[in-house]
Amino acid sequence: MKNRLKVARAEHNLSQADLADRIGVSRQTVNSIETARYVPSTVLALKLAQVFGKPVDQLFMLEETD
Amino acid sequence: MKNRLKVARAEHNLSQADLADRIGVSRQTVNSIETARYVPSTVLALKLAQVFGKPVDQLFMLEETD
DNA sequence: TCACAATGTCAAGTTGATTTTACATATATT
DNA sequence: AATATATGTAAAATCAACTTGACATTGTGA
Repeated sequence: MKNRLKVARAEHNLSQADLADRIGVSRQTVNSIETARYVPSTVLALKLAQVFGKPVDQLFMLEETD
Repeated sequence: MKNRLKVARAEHNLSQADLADRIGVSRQTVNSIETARYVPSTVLALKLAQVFGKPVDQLFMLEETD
């Protein structure tokens, strides 16, 4: 699964730590999701979508390997 | 988190087992997600959205408790 | 009534998401 | 040079997702 978190974060001028605070997880979790080490839960995906004002599908996209 | 899987499944006339096959998980997993015992991964949410031709946000919705 | 499909749920086990703590590095600011 | 901010990553622990297998219930058709 790909994601556009880094770009969305840049658009909103948020650090990984800022974003982590906003969605109630650790900074490392945000970093791990962003670098695609972890697949987040749907609750986290929805919270991220809420923060960025974009639908989940515009933040996370399936790949062939999924 | 709430979900509209049961309705979407009815609209597409799919059993829980059918749906499970389509997204590559066990029948019990579909049942557990539908009855909100488990929060699915974002990959599963995207696959469900794909099967039903609806965005993730129309299948899963945050609640105050999330 | 007898099968059968669909659903709900439980228990035990494995894997993976998330946390905390910690360290390293790069960049910018003073 | 020193301090601070942002990022990347690693190890160990915890908890939740997901699996398999199994059993019970409900509704439906033969």
